[in-house]
Parts: sequence; structure tokens; C-alpha cells
Amino acid sequence: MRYQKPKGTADILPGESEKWQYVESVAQNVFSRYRFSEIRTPIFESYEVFERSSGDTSDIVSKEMYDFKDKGDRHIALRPEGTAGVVRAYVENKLYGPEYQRPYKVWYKGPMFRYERPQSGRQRQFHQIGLEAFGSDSPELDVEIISVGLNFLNELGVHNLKVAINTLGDPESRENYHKALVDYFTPFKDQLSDDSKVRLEKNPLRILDSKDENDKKFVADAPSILDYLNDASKERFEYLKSLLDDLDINYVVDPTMVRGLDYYNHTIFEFMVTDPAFNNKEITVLAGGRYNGLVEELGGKSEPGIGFGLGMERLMLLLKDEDIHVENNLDVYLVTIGDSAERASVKILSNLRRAGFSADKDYLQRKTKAQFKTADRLNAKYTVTIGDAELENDTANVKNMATGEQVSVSLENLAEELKKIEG
RNA sequence: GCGGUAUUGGUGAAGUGGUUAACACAUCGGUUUGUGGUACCGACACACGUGGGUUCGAUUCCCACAUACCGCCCCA
Repeated sequence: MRYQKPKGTADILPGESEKWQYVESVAQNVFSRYRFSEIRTPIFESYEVFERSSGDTSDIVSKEMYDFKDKGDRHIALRPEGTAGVVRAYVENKLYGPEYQRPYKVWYKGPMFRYERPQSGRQRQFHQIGLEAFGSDSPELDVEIISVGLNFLNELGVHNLKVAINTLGDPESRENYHKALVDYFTPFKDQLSDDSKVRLEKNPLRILDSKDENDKKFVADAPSILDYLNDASKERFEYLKSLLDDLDINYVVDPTMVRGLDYYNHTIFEFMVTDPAFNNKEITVLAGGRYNGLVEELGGKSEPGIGFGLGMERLMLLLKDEDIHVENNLDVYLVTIGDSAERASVKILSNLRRAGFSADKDYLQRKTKAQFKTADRLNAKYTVTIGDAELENDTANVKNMATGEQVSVSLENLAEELKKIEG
């Protein structure tokens, strides 16, 4: 093998691509019911867009970004996630203007890039489906976002989802909590893992997310964000929970849940699932939250926003074949016998297709028997056999492959005849 | 970036330091003239990821690299 695809990339081949199309069509469907429109933004952006939005302490910026200088010496990065580009587009196109209905609701799908070690459901070029809503700080909208995600996954047949929610509070609450964490962890600093020592300096919230067993002991007794919310933030969170109750959405509050990206505040959430595809370990398939400071951070007015992203590769692993509705229907397989029929087949096929049938034929000059074999294997509904005799009499033999019944019809009106047979 | 395991045909795979690299599936062809299944017969590895090394000789041993999978980090 001479060439191979770059590490961490995948070819999505026919057979698999139909599944992707199916998932994307369900997304399109569900999201438009919630009145989200598709937005398509560039796959690469100015490096600063991501640096600015994700925060330069985040791993995404510090070590996972695919960035390069283009021929014009611009610092470019392949998008590592979807939100930053959408926010940039929102600001650049002045979509916060009074002529636009708010909240401004969009969804996107497409490839993202992160320079990391490939693993099951994780690749360097991976794909996300996500959505964002701008211009409303309403908790009702938070719940709508959670519910559209849930709806989407349920429609695909993914059940047993665990919905975990948390709040990071408003900036004031977050600031207070930040201090409390530093005060709490600093005395144990020497006993923390090396990673967490760094986190203590840069982003103490991330310590809560540590997988280190020793760290976990300290995390267990760490102060909870829920105790540091100011009244407004607390009230908001309580209201949010009651809205989820109204919708009969089962959720758990996970006060240790944090976010890898810096721009979140208030509501954050993750949908987790435990599945054999991941060795029965709990993995996150969808995650999102509110980011009220981000639009301003990228040069817009102070505008609230909320959204989520979900990983396609992980989702595809969760979907069972029977969940995926893929039809591969071949209406007609044309069997030709002899050179005249071979020649006539070009026009016959063309007419059938124009009449709306999916139709195909053999292009390898194979024997009749082999052609029927192929028709069988392709699961053709009908075969149409043409030979010298048929061409002379202007007839065609139409065989119903399921019943084996064969009838002779007018070749001239083949498409019409087939429609009649179809009923 | 760190650690572990793996890498043989279209697919699943067996196997050995040395004449023809099992077996199965798939595919193609045939079993007398233009019809799908089954059965039977036949065909099907420029050679065992790439590059070095050890050896009289390596697909089998050693090293490096690449890729895949798993774990850490991080994340969807």
C-alpha cells in the first residue's frame, strides 16, 4: 500500500455514507421543527477567532489546534469546534440587528479538526452536529435547547440517556467560587497531581474534572458551586430545574461537571450514555451550555448565547443497524442479450431513469445468467430482458424478481407499462 | 506528548528461519444454445505494513518508522 490516509482521518464509504445521510436528515427534520436554520461557515478561520473564544489556557488552543500560515502570511486554524465560527459569523453579519427575529437560531454540521491521539470515536478530523441560539437569556430557551437535543437522539433510537446538568452561575458567582476553590486546594497543592497543580494556577474548576484517583479524594470534599451562587443565579437554576420537571425530563445535577472551554456560564449540560460500543463505559455524546460573554468577546454587543455540539463518530457507534432506515432500492435491472440489445440499452435505461425509476445494467459483457445473478444480488424489483427477438417485435420481458413471474410488454412504452405493473 | 497491543489475499484468518504460504467466505468462469437458488468443477498473494539489521537464508529473530486499536492527557 503506497498511500494511506493521514493519521486520524477516515474514509466514509458507500454503505456507511447512507447512515450519515440518514442521521443528518433526521437532524435537519427535528431542528427545523424547533425553527433552527442551517448555517454553513468556513472550515478554517483566523487563528485568533479560536484563541479568543476558547481561552488560551485551554488544551484545544495550546496543543490541539491545526494551525498554519497561508501564502499571504495569515495565521489560519482549522476549526476545532463549531461555536466560535458561528459566533464570528453572527457578529460579522450583524445578525443581532433589529431586523432579525430573536432568538436567532441556527444549526450546523461538518468536519472539525483536533491534533490528538486517535481512539475509538475520536479522530483528528471528526464531525459534529450542533446548534446555537443568540439573543435571549431566558431559561425557557435553555430548556428548549436541552429538549431539542434529547428529541433528536430519541428519534434516532438512542435511549437510556443520562442528562446531567450543572450551573456555573453568573460571572460574580463564578468568581466567588473560583476563589473558594483556590482557597480549598492550595493547602493540598503538593499532594495534587502534576496536571492539577497547573490547573490550580490557570483554571481551578478543571481540577473537579480530574481522573486522578488521588485528586478525586480531595475533590470529594471540595466546595460545591451550588453553595456559591448568588441569589439570582440560584433562582435561575431552580427555575430551570422546574421547567425540566414540567417536561418530564429526567436529569441529575452534577456539581463537578465543568467545561473545557472558558466561555461558558450559567447552564451547562451533557448527555451521557453507557453502551457496549464503548465497553459499557459512560461516555458523553452531546454537550453544551450557555455562553453569555462570547459574542462580546468576539467583538459584538453583549449578547447571550447558548448551544450544544454532538460528536457524529460517537453517535454512529451508538446507532444499531436496525435504528438506521436506509433503503437501497433498485427498480429495474436491465438484462441485455447480444450487441443490438447492448446498444439499445443505453436509450432504454435513459428513458427509465427519466421516468423516475432507478435502473442499472451490466457493463462487463457478462452472460445472461450472470446478469440475473447480479440483479438478484442488487435486490432489483424487476429485470427487463432485451434480445434480438424483443427488439424485432418491440417487446420487453419484465420479470418480477420476488414472484418470478414474467410478462411481455411493449418496449416502446416500457416506462408506462412498468408503472401499470407497479400499480 | 506518554504507555500497551497489533499489522499475512477483496474479507475472516492458519502458519514456518530454508523446496508449491493452510482453510473458509466473497468474487469471477464453467457444468453444451437467453434467466436468479443449491450442488459440483476451476481460477484467484508483483508475496506476509515500510525501511534497515542479524543470518548461508527471514514472512518468521532484532531495531526504527508508519498506521490501527486500547489506556493517560483532553474532549464530542
